[in-house]
Amino acid sequence: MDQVEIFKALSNKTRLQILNWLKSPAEYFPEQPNADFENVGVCVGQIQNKAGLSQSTISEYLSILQRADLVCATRVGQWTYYKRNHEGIEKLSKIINTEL
Amino acid sequence: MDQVEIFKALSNKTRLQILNWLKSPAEYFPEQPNADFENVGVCVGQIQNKAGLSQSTISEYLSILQRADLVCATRVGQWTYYKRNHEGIEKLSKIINTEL
DNA sequence: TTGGTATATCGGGAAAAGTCGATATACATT
DNA sequence: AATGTATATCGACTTTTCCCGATATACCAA
Repeated sequence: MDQVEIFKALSNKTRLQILNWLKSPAEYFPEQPNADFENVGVCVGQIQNKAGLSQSTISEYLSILQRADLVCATRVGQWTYYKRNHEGIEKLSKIINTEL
Repeated sequence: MDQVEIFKALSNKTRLQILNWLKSPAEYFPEQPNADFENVGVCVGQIQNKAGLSQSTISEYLSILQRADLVCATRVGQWTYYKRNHEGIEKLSKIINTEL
């Protein structure tokens, strides 16, 4: 993953918020039936409700974050759950400390 | 400084390169008369030569980096020297590790 | 003061990102 | 099979970013 693409992914207020919300799903989202926040993450619809942007926009934002390895997705039935990608975030931290 | 603006400043290959070149000026730039790399940094013209983009573009890029507190400028005579802003970069590192 | 050099700012055209509504796809239920 | 729900993708429009050349500003030297 190109460093530029990672920083572009982070260059948007809503995407930064999403990343932050996903740090403490239970704090920011109402409970989800049949899906554990810690396990799979939060589904697109919940994130969309919270962000207040259109469904298509949020879906695209999540895939931008995913391409940057900042979140990862799990499909379960008709839902896609997103959670933080700790490896990718850790890698970014290393980039900042060594390559920047 | 808004986090988004910091990440925007980093969302460009040339700007990332500049930041990297400024880590080891002696390695990337020819010697400068009357100005110590460590002290004041590297002047705009040298950065422009190395980057191969227009003077106006580089001048703007440097001010974008400056607004994000990633570099700082010192004017000496007709030259403006830019160097890394260690405080700002350190602050970014903290943001990544705590707020992201 | 005139001219020369270094940098900054301005105005603009092309490319990319932000964002939407509409549509497609995938899955579940009846 | 038909309908309903969740998400992804598409097409379009607006705003922002990229990058340039031209011009302005600041400083220096003769």
